[in-house]
Order: sequence, then C-alpha cells, then structure tokens
Amino acid sequence: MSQRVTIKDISKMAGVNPSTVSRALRDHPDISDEVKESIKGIAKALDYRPNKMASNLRSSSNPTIALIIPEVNMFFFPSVINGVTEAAAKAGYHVMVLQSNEQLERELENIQICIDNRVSGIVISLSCETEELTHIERAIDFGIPVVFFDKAPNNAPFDIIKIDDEKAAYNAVASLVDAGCRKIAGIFGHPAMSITIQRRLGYLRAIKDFGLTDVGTSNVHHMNDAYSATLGFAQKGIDGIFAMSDEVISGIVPALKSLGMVIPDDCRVVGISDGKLPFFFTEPIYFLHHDGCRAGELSVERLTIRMKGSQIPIKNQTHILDTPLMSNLRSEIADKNISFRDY
Amino acid sequence: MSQRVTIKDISKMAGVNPSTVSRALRDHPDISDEVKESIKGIAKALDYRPNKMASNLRSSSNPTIALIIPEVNMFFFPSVINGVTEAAAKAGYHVMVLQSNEQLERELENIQICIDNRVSGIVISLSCETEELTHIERAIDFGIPVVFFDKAPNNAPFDIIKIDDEKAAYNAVASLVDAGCRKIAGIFGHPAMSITIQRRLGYLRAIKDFGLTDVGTSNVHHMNDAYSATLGFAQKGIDGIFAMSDEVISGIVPALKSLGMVIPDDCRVVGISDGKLPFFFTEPIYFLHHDGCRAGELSVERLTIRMKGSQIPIKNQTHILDTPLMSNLRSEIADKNISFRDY
DNA sequence: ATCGGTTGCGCAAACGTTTGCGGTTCATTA
DNA sequence: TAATGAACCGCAAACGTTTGCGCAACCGAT
Repeated sequence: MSQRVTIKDISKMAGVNPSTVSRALRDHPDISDEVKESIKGIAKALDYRPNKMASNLRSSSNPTIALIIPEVNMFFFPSVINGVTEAAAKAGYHVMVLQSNEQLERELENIQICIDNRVSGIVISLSCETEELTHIERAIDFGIPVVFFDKAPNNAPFDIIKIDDEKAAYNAVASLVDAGCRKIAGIFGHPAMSITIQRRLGYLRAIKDFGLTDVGTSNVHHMNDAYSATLGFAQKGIDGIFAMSDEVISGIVPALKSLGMVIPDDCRVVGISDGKLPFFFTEPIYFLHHDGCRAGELSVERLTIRMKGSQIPIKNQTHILDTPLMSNLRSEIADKNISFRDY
Repeated sequence: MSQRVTIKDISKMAGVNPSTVSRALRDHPDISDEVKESIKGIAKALDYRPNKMASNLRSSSNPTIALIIPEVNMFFFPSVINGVTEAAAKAGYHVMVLQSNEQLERELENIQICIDNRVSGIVISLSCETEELTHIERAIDFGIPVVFFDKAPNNAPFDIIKIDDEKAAYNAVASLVDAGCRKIAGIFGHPAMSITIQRRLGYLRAIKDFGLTDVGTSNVHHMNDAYSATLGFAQKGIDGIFAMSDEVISGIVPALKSLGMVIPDDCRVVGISDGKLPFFFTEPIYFLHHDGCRAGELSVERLTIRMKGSQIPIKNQTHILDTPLMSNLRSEIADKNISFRDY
C-alpha cells in the first residue's frame, strides 16, 4: 500500500517550501514555470492527490449536499436521488444520502450529522412523524441552507419545491368525472403525511363540488394495503378510483384485475405519479405527473443559489411544480394545462 | 445566523485550555467532574457541535462509504441504496452516492473523488464500459477497501458479492423447460455488461443441454426495447421467455399482453429480479431472486471487516448469493433449492 | 521531612492544506 | 548610482481538533 504522499513530501523532494508546492500545483502566477514543471513532475511521479479533508477544513467548507428522505422505495425517491446527484455533480457537489425511515428521531440524528459535517446544503422530504421544525431552523441557524421537496411544511418561511397537492388531487378527480365516473373512491398514504392531508382535501372538495356520493377513502401504508382496500371498494361498486401515489397505483391495478374488472371501462384509475410505474401496465392509467427527477434538480438549483454565498438576502420561495395530466398510452397525451402557480 | 462556536471559544469562556475542553466533552478520566460539568454546561448553552472536518483530519479518517453505481433506475439499485445506507448507518458510516451513468470516464472521476476524500471504503457496480481495473487497484493501493457487487469482475482477486449469473440463467431456462416450454427466447441487457455475458452463456448452455431450437436472443437498453424485442419474438412463435433483469421483465409483460397472449399459458415468463417488480403484475411471473438490499448489506458488512483496520491480512472472497426460484403468486413458492457456492 | 504515587490540567505539536505578508534577487528607469 | 518595481519564493499562522508529555499540587506512607 503506497503511503499517502503529502505536500510536505513533495516540498522536501523538490527542495522548496510547502507553500510553493501548493501554489505551483494550483498554477499560482507567483511561481516560475520551471519550478512549476519540476513540482508537477514530482507530484505526478508520486501519484500525489491533495487531501480534501485538509483543504475543506482550511476553507471551512464541505462541498457535499445532504439528501434526507423518509425511505428509499421503488417509486418516487429513486427519481429524486437521480436528479439530485446529477445536478449536484454538475455543480461540483457530492451527495450524502440519509434515510429517516419515517422516524422523527432518525431525522433529528440526520440533521445533526449534517451540522456536524458542515454540509453545504440540505435537501429534505420530511418524515410523517415530523411536526415541529426546530431542528430544521437549527440547521439554518448554523448557516446551512435547506430546501424542502414533496413532503414540505405548509405556508412556512422556507424554500420549497412541491406540487399543489390539493389542486392536483382535485383535478385528478375532475378528470374522472369528465370521463363519466360517478362512484369514485380515493386511496391515500400515511394519514400523518402532509401530502396525504392536502391530497385528501382536494379529493373531498372535488367529491363535493361535483355532487358525488363519497364512496370512501382509505389510508394505506404499503402496496398490499392498497390492494386490499381496492377489493373492499370494488365490493361497494365503483367506476373510478384516485390513487395518491405510485405505490397506491401498484396495489390498485392488480386488485381490479384480480376481480376481472376492466380498466378503464369498469373502473378508471387516475393517480399522482412520477410517470414511470404506469408504463408497466397495458391498461390505460391516467396520472398527474409529479416528476421526482425534476424536483431533485430544482432543489439543488435552489440550494446552489444560497450556497454560492451571495451577500444579499435571498427571499424564501415556494416553487409549485406543474402536474400535467398524462396517460401511459403513447397515443393519448391528455394535457389539461394545469396552471402554474408561483406564490 | 449563530456564529460557529469552537472548542476555543468554550475554553476561553471556561478559563481553561482547549485540550481540557476536548477531554471534558469526551469524558476523559483526567478531568475532574466539576470542570466537566462546567464545560458541558457552557457547550450546551452555546449549542456547541464538534467540527467533524477537523476531527476527521486529525484522525485522518473519513467515516463515509462511497456507493458507485452505473445509474439510479427504478429496479435493482434503489434496493441496493437502501441496503447500503441502512447497513452503513448501523456501522457508523455515511453514504456518498456517485453515478457513473455507464461511462468509464465518470467512473474514473468518481474513484478519484473517493481517493481525494479519503473515504473509508467503496462499494461499486461497474459501468458497462469498464474493462481494466487499474483505477480500482489504485484506490486499493491508497488503502481504500473495495467491494464489488452485481457487475463485478470475473475471477479477480477482489471482494465480490454477486450471484452465479451463468447458473441462474441456466436454471431459469430449466424452469421453463420443466413447465413444458420448448420455444424459448432470451432478452438481455447491454451486451458489454459482464452480467449480460454470463447470463447469456447460461441461457445458451441450457438451450443446448435441453436440445431446444434457439429462437434467438436480443440485447436491449431500455424497457421499450424489451417491449419491441418481445413483439418480434412473438411473431416467430414462442412459449417461454427469459428476462435477464427487472427492466426487461417490465417490457416483456406489456408486450405479450398487447398481443393478447396469456401468461403463462401462451408464454411463460421467467426473469432474474430484485423481487418487487413482479408483484405489480397479476399474471404469474417467475423469477430467480437477486435481492439488491441484501447485496448492499453484505457489501457493507464485508467492507467493515477491512475498514475496522484489523492487522492480519484478509483474503479476498467472492460471495455467491443464493437465487431461489420464486413467483409473484402468494400461493406458490417454487423453491428449487439453488445451491449456495462459496469459492 | 522525604519519597512515590495519584489527580488534574496546560503546553505544544500534529493532521495537510492554504494564504497574507515579507524578503530577496534581478532588471529597469530616472 | 540609487531608487523603483516586478518576479519569485519562504515564513508562519490558520482552519478545529486530538493527544503525548510534562508539571504542579496534593495525598498518604515511610
């Protein structure tokens, strides 16, 4: 194992001061070309690599972005990870992925890790147990910019990248009504999640606005729960169903099919989706597109504005992502022109 | 924004030496209880948090594990990320996720990042462009242990967590034959990937062993390619199809259904899968289970053995994961007892 | 009163890098 | 010829922590 060669080793070998080596390797104009070449030659020969831990300490900056998510599932978050890591890489940052497992305690620990490591920024989707945000404010107090996405606080003074959950759910139900559905059920995720609450409100508002009888809603934790819930609703008789997420969709479709119901003739399905899962099915599935990759990219973009250390104060901004209505049928792109709001 | 308080600030406030503060906060026995309480009180009052960048430099160790993957898709890798981050967190490490986007150049850059940041270990699945491993050897030379998973080198002196790709593909085809299939096609991923090569070999050996006419194989890059390829094979007439990955399965099933073919009566499908995707379908899908989460956990486990800095040399080990034959039908668990080999 | 041993804390170096400042050399100009 | 300044490099401090060593004070035992 090659011993780790430092700038001092090179300086001794070249007969110069460590500072000269440092400057030479960074092409500082104060160093003559001859000395530069000599030093670079030695550095290359020794396979020298600067120690980032040292330079980070010296500059007291750590070019990493922390991505804190409730869990790494197969649906929305992989897209987010993809978007965040790519955008971060382009901006010269690395990404540290931290899971909270939907536990507040883990989220607190993760924020602590971010502070202790002096990360440059935090991109976070809150756990369902999170109610207070003192830990977030603490990170901000420490000078670490934070951007929320997806599961974000409501009407709070932070940078937020999200969709209009209430409106998306409303429009989803509206699309079912437009297609002739009258008996519509809704299946949601964990009842404590902010997005569950908002999306349920939108669902209920639509049910009321369109004068529909409320077939009922259900809160599920996993795909299999959505499967069971669908079986239950089907018994009551439904012709449309709203799925608040990809995970829910993945339970609904097999359930309807197991009952021999034809999608969308017997029951139309519309969800809020990252846009990949629906293409696993041949049955027409409609969804309001919530692009996780784009959410991740925008989060990083927003973060970089603050991280680049501009002196002028930056106003908090809630960015509402567009959620166009789409389907998994290549022939049919149903874009309802969901409006773009910027608070 | 609260200025970052250091150990020096506390030392001045407490009227003691910085070293005393350091020791007090870590409960060093040399410090009296009174002084400890005083210092801890001040630290808490100032919301002091030790600077990890400094302590890491001092101890010249960075408790992070780098996870380098070709891409963050919706299939295998999210499971791996989950397994790696959880196992790492339990072992006291953080995880830095780096994507190579199947490009050797990015992979080289990522290894460089790992070296520059003096990460404690690397868990990597190789890009399809990777042929030589000098960059890996370089990292190991720098004292960074490396564990390969999934897309790993063959018969090389490294730590490897993988499945027996050749055998798994063979057994997959065998299961089709056992079920009565005689016209079997195979759909694979990128032709340059090591796992593609191995799995194709296993497929071909089975075709030969069982005296089947080779309907043909295809290499695809995306779900849609698998869709198209399936349509092509179906025209030739098939009663069974082998899918080398989840991504391939996700293209095959919709294609067969779009043709009105009944699964598994008209065409049986068997793949190598992480074990989640098949449950999105109601049609019986068989798969040899390659658990990404477990692969990630084992990779970290293997890594920690080397990272804990034991002095005795550790032998390289290739761990062959079991790949039991399973189905997405809860009623039917078809375990063929695929044997467990440890080289 | 002296010695050996413990307790409790400070001093300073070290991890590897970066950078402000000052000093030397040498060529240029008044 | 001396003053000016550019070009080039070294010195040392600094980032915040950790730790080996030393030293003073105190204890009880000879």
